[in-house]
Amino acid sequence: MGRQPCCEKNGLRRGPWTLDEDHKLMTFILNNGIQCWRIVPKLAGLMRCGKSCRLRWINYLRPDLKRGAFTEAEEDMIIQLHARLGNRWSKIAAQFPGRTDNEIKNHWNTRIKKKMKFMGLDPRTHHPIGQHHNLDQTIKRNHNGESTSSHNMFSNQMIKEEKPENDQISSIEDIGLMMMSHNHQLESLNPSFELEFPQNWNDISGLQWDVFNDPGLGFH
DNA sequence: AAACGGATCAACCGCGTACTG
DNA sequence: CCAGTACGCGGTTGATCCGTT
Repeated sequence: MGRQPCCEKNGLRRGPWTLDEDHKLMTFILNNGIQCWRIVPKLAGLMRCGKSCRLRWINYLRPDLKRGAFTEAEEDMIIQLHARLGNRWSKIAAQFPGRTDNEIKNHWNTRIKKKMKFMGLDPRTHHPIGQHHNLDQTIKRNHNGESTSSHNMFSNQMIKEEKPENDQISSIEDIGLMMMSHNHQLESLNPSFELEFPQNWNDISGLQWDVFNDPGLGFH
């Protein structure tokens, strides 16, 4: 025979933890440490399964947890680690004392992915969105002698390729493409220009594509 | 003030691996 | 070595919050 079953599923509580449950689990672990999660709820007087207790401790109750928003430096590091490791959240979290894999995973899915799309980057590959087919076509079509830098050739061609039928901005990807084009145009006018991102989708949704192709307009 | 929709995040689910007898 | 289970991980869900209409 192998190990004993994890827990009796019948009669166990599920859903959000109460203050009382948190207190019981916290007190028990601080006094006894963690040997076996299966027996923790029994000894701590909790109607939860060991798995649930483990998750609650790791993600919420651990005293060494660092709470609060992620800093710019942390976000940059997450992006770099994700480029190397992929979705191995526990490996990534190991580089951030006080942060949990769940926290980093949530932050990635809700914020960083969007930020990368704003920057015109594919969050899965970390490469520019649509790079391959657009670059190939760009190189062919610019044999007519236009004097543009390679990244302007790239972004301007993307705008032509990706512009929607109704001219209306309708997705994060749309914004990413336009931001790239707009950024490159402003850079060419003013080398010290730094791209800023809009704070809110509502700041920009519903705008027309042509607004972003006017280099005289500052964005945000 | 109410309804709605999007964002956030805690918690659950299911699977692969490690472990035990 | 095998069967059966605990553990850990990544993906997903759903409750709640918050801003907008």
